[in-house]
Amino acid sequence: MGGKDINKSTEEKIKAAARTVLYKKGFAATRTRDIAEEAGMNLALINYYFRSKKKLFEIIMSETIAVFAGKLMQILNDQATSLEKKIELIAACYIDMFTEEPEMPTFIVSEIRNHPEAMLKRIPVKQAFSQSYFIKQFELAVAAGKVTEPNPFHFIMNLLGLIVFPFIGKPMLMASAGLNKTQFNQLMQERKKSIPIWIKAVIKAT
Amino acid sequence: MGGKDINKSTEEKIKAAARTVLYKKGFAATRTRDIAEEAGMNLALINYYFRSKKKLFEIIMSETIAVFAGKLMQILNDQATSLEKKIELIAACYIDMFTEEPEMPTFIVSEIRNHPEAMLKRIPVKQAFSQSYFIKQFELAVAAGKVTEPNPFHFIMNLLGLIVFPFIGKPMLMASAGLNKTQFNQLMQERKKSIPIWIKAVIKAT
DNA sequence: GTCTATAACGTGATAGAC
DNA sequence: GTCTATCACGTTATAGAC
Repeated sequence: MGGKDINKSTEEKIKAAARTVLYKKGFAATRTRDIAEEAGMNLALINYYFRSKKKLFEIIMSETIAVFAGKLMQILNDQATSLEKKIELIAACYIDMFTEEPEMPTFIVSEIRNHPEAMLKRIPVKQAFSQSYFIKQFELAVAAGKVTEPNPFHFIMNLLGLIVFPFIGKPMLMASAGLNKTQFNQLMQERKKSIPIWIKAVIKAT
Repeated sequence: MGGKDINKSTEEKIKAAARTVLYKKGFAATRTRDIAEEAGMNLALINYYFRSKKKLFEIIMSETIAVFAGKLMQILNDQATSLEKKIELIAACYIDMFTEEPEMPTFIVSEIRNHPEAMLKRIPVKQAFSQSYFIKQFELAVAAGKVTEPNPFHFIMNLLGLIVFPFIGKPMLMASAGLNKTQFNQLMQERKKSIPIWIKAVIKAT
């Protein structure tokens, strides 16, 4: 099983390298050679372990969406947390995730554009969202008059927009404000606290 | 000059086709053959008029950024409009722009990721923003105690996030809410009015 | 499992006729 | 200016030695 362990290890090395390169350059712009070089391995091993560039990409893509959407659904469906707490948890969770993997959001939106089937088939997004515990809580809050914007779709767009957009627009924003990486990350940390406050203002302002 | 007119026309046809295909697929994934087919013209004409795929791309990219950033700067620098009016104008302008060109925002963020030099060189974003009339107005509002979030950078991130993110996340959002194109556009139109209201709530909530 | 060498293919670009 | 035919190159993928 020493052999097995080494196999597993090289396979994981290739996947990790693929993730790094694909996140940064996207499917069409990355060459299998880039992945092999990043992994410090021979080009032929990629086809040996993953059959093709496309198969490897689909694995990375699937796992990425699973992490991204899974974490969101997990928080939205937690019956032990309030609506307010859910907002805080989502902001903190995604700001940490994207601070560690800054290329992930742009990778997701770019590749979903180029391969819409790849995600629509994989996850029953619609049911997962409309049947979530969050929706029940939100409707209750609307009925109780605590929320003046009654559309949960606007709510989730606004929340995700406030969280995700700075990471997607990072190059533009950093350039226009003259920020370095540390300053940018500092600002994102501040947003963990301010986004929940803003969202509460937003859902009462309509 | 009949000849000249025809030339101009084919050149413009190629540019229009290139814009369509590039917006949808990005630089790396589009083939010059795709552009030729979209334009209903011969492959060789692309090189005849634009020398190379890259040159053609750079023209499209430049014009796109010029339109996108130019419109924003124009509104931010207008000395005749109040801060509140500027928010309304920006929301209305970009929601209309992206409703007509839905692939534009994702094109911009994807290609800036892949060619960061291409934009950073082209426009002095930093000075344009920090020296804009908007910044003066914003600082005045802060000094007058009208705005409790004193960081204009957060302000612009939030505004752009609320406007742009729904268009970037469109495939995900449409799938998770089960919307068709008309319903989506309807929601975006609603946001022309609600975003300014939300932003006012946001800048007073911190 | 890992390497080298190479096949098979797609794509950007051009030469040259019209 | 526009077309057809083709070159030149880079890239994915595989065959076969080790």
